Amino acid sequence: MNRMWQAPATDALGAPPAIADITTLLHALGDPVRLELIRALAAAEDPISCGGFQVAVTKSTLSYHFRVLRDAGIIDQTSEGVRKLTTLRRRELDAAYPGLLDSVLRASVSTSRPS
Amino acid sequence: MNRMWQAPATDALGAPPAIADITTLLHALGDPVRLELIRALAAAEDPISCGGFQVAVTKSTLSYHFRVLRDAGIIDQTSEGVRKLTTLRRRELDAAYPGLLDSVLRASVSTSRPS
DNA sequence: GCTATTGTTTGATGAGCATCGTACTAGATT
DNA sequence: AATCTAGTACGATGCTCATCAAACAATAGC
Repeated sequence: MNRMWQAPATDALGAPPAIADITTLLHALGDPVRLELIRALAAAEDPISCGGFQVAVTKSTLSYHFRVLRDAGIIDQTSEGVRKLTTLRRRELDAAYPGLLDSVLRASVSTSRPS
Repeated sequence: MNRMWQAPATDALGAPPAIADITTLLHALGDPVRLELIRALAAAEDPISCGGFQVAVTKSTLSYHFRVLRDAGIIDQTSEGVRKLTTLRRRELDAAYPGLLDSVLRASVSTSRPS
């Protein structure tokens, strides 16, 4: 797909993570597992630890998806002891792409496929 | 990625093409070439024929991208003589996912990567 | 009937992606 | 120190994707 340029959103020491370009962002959003994660994050107002997600993939795959979301600038993760708390970067996302997250979340309310 | 279910948006005889689920839609939007096509379509108020796009891919690749967009329900194509006119399905898209297309188009205004 | 012109289809190909299991690392607990 | 817990890193694997060139189909003009 020629993923082209990508911002190193997660820097060494929690430096200012940038929101990725729109193509990278849409690609990150265009996966059912990741959309599910984002939906869960949006629903919960408190940060969630990786184990707190009910997703049908192994933890290594989950870790992979978190990295994709982190690199796209969609989520933020902070170590809190042994676990890692994940938050949706709503404010930054809304600032970079106004209305995008909202419309995606609104759409995702009924993602289940028709029989 | 487990593309799961997908609506046969383009039916045999121009039957009611459905807008795909949000995951398929975001995946279709998450490609630089396709985003460029959509931007061009949104900018022009008249339908565009395939040859009218300035994109750095061969016509077979272009045809492929159009098929992806068609299957996602994003565009509509009608044969007009030897050429095929393409239109953005703004109305249907807005109805299915309010605000999504607008926010994506607004974001795409400055897609060029920083040096 | 030939011949542009316009777009689709069909392999083929290389790159990227989602997935897994296993091994690893770093905090906590005992 | 030994161990449990939570998550990451590393191959490996099979699949999907974006791309192209070449062949095909349909329409228009000569």
